[in-house]
Amino acid sequence: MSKPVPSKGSSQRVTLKSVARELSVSTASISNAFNRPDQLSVSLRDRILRECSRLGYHGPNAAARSLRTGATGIVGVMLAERLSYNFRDSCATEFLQGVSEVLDDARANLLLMPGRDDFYNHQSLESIPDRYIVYGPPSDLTVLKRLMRQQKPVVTVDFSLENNLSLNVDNYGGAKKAADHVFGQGDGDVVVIGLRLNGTDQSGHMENNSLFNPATSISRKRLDAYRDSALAHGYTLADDRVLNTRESTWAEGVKAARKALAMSPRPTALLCMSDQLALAALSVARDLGLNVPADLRIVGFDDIPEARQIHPTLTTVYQPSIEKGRLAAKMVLNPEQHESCVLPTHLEIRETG
Amino acid sequence: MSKPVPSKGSSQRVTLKSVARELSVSTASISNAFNRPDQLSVSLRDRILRECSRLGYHGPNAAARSLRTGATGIVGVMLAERLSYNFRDSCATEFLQGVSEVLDDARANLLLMPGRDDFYNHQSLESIPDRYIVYGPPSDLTVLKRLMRQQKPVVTVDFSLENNLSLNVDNYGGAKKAADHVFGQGDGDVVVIGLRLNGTDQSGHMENNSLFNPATSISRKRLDAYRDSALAHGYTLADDRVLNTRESTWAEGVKAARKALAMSPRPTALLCMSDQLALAALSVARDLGLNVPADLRIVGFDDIPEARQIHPTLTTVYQPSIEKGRLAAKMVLNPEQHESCVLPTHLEIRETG
DNA sequence: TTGAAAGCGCTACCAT
DNA sequence: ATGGTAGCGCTTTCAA
Repeated sequence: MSKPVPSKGSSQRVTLKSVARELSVSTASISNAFNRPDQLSVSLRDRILRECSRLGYHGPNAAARSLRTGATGIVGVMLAERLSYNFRDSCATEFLQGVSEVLDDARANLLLMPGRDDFYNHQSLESIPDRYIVYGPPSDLTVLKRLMRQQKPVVTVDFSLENNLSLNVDNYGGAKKAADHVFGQGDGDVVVIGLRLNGTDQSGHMENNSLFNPATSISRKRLDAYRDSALAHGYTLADDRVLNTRESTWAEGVKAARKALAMSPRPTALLCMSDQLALAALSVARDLGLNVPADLRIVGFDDIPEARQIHPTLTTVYQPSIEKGRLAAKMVLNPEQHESCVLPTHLEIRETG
Repeated sequence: MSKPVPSKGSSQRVTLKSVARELSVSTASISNAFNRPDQLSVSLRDRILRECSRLGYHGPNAAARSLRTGATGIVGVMLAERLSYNFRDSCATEFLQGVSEVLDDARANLLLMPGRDDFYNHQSLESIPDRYIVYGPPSDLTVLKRLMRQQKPVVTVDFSLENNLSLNVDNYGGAKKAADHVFGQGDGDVVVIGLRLNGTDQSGHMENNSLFNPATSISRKRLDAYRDSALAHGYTLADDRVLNTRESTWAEGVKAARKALAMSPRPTALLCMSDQLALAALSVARDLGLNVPADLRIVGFDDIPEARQIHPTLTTVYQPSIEKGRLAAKMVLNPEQHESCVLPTHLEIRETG
């Protein structure tokens, strides 16, 4: 498909070889002109570059070069799920914004890859990028394995892998502060609206990698913090007061919030694992005629821009999404100069709680 | 860099050739097992696929395959400018969301490419994708030329190119309705906050392509509509009442709005070429103690989500950004079944005007 | 139904 | 300083 139709006459495909012939120099010199300036005289190089530009040769074909050297200048961002989700979720979008700022400066390009094996119909696309940012545990662990086999620099974000650079935020600490804030006001009737508490599809699990399991997922850490806080304040968080959602979306949030607010006794506070979920809950509460925060307090997580734009403004845990993206990109471009790290989070107390 | 370190013993790179040797079949059979099921017996194919999976061979190396066939399953989205801008602009993000929804379904991948020549240090990255969506006129026309030379399916969005599929929205119509709404209420003191009215960098302009010029840019069409509307209502839009911005960002919007509101006579209405600019203007007006819409009416363009979330809600022209993305992707995946088209826009009258 | 072999465009080694 | 050339991993004719 789209096989370059050998077009009429002159307009043949212009390759390194064809310009070499045209200029009567060796292919090696053309290659060197682009890649190793020190290997030829300034004058020859100048002439080659000028002529190439005139002939419409803008540098070595990326696929061929990649085949030979393994380098393309492309950074792959492996996403946890499908592509489209990441353009709907503010947190992901901010992360990608941070990544792309740094890639822009580095003149690198960005290949977005879904984290699901069945999205690659028998193609080893993973060979294209030079380096990888893995944003959240891929829903399909097979693709992670394929990726690791490439022996290319990898930075994992929001989860960790043995022997790999990782970048996390302080999920436990942030969630703890949020829960302390709620429980500390003598409020024990709390329901948690959790996110992907089931963990990922474990079908293709990483052998020998105990680090990669639900117990270390960001949601699990947040839940642990909620639980610890409850205990510390003399409450308990019963299992039936912890709701789960599959995705941080409006629809999932609405469903969970309805369920939560139909419970009896009706909770007087909602600890939500994302702002998106909290925003949906806020809307449900409003529909139910509940006064927030008087009747119901709502606390989110992430601090997406909407959190401070909505009324009442959302109390939430701030995490530095853009900075996380920037740092992930810097780390993967320069692995030797970085170490795994955990970024701080903090509580933003606003109107909903 | 990151040259696969020949690792200790067993864990050699697994290629088509190596599995062929391992299974004692020809490389052709392996290739056929993945690409042309009809070329071998079901039993052999099954065995090959099973063994490949066991050996960790997940399909042909994308770079090598691309070199041979020209196909990678990657769709390139060439952006007007750098990458990061597109994660900051709601309009762009929604567009990309639409694109990625369709690419997800088609199991295609997404390579994001900046529209600036100097972002490709001598690399012909354009050879990687199979097809292209060009989102807005690239700020560097050289990259467009390189792209066209690939002879691959191309869909241009928000601008047109001779002999190419294009997708536009009705900029003139939408802007006309917005201006009619403003001028129709007897309001002649209007200032326009324009966007990239200078057109793109014309340094590497497309020869013989009169279509590609500022006169057909979306901003120009909107401005024409504003002007025509003014005239139709017995007003004129003087040149000094048309301000320009380089980017649709908060900062640019603030700068322009300050300038606009410092004019005398102070305008009583602002026609903004994007919601982002309008939102910034709204903020400036508020800082100046102006009552919107009593003292100053503000009308935007795009209808991004924030337009209806802010207070007062923003009167603006709706354009179907997500749908535009979806359609662009469908068009490029299936060029024969589509024709260039123009999507409708309409005025959303809200509180600011 | 299967296999042998040419060559996609390029780089890097080795000669000169 | 420049050129010749093998081979990266794969697909695809052609022959068996």
